Amino acid sequence: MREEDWMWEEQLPPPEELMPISQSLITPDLALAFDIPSGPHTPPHPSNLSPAATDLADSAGNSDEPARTLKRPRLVWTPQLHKRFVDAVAHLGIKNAVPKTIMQLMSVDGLTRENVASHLQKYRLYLKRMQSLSSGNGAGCGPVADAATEHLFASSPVPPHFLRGAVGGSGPEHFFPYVAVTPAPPPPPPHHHHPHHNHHHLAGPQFHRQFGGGGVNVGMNGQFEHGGGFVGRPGQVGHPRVGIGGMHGEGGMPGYAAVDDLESGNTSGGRKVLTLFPTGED
DNA sequence: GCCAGAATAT
DNA sequence: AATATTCTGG
Repeated sequence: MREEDWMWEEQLPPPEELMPISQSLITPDLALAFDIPSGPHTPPHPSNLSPAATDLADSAGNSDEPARTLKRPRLVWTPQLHKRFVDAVAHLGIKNAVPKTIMQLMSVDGLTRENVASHLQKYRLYLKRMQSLSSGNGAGCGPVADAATEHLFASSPVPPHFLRGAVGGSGPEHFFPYVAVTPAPPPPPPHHHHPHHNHHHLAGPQFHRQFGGGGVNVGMNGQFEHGGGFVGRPGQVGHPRVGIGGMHGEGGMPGYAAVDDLESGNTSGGRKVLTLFPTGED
């Protein structure tokens, strides 16, 4: 119980309804094992959580501990999440692609600005490297993917126009700032669509814990088509009722049934990490 | 004081 | 290596 072994305590307590779309993405076992099933959306209050979750999270057995100022588990950027991230960035345009906005557009609850910021930082490095790579070469060098060069990032198609340069000069980059920073966004008119972009909806997020040290590990798939994406609502997840209508437990995509115990490089006994994954098509 | 971004730290 | 946290500057 050293580093990250605390659980969500409190974050966004919207007394609104929950839309637990715990699709068949989670193995029943897993779900039951942790309590993800259909409640824990938006972790309401620290003192409100199911005992299961609570004691599961703290091996120390403290429920009345410094409820505030606790650390959240490390976020695991699953390919799905990353895709969402990329989509958001792509649609925002480099200009508006700042952590806060991205976070809002992603609409993944539990995601913090810092999470996104950190990821964004790395993503930018990735882009940068990739640019220099694609620029500098042009002959002789292998096409892409040199193992060590890409891992997660490789799983999502990098948007065509991710320029790194002065964008504000004369070219009003593009797209619409669909960013509404209203704490109380009314009903999100699902019919608003920009005449320029593809559309697919992003579904509601879900939680999942992933254990290290001989634990569970969601299989990462993620490498599919990219179509762009449209993100729904800023602020708070209301009713992510979209997306998931595409591929329910049909033979097409088993989702995350795979429970690989791939523990590479994880020398830290038991670390619990959080994996939020949006259900959506990809 | 908030936020973005780089620099560190774990 | 992947995320997190801290440090700077705006």
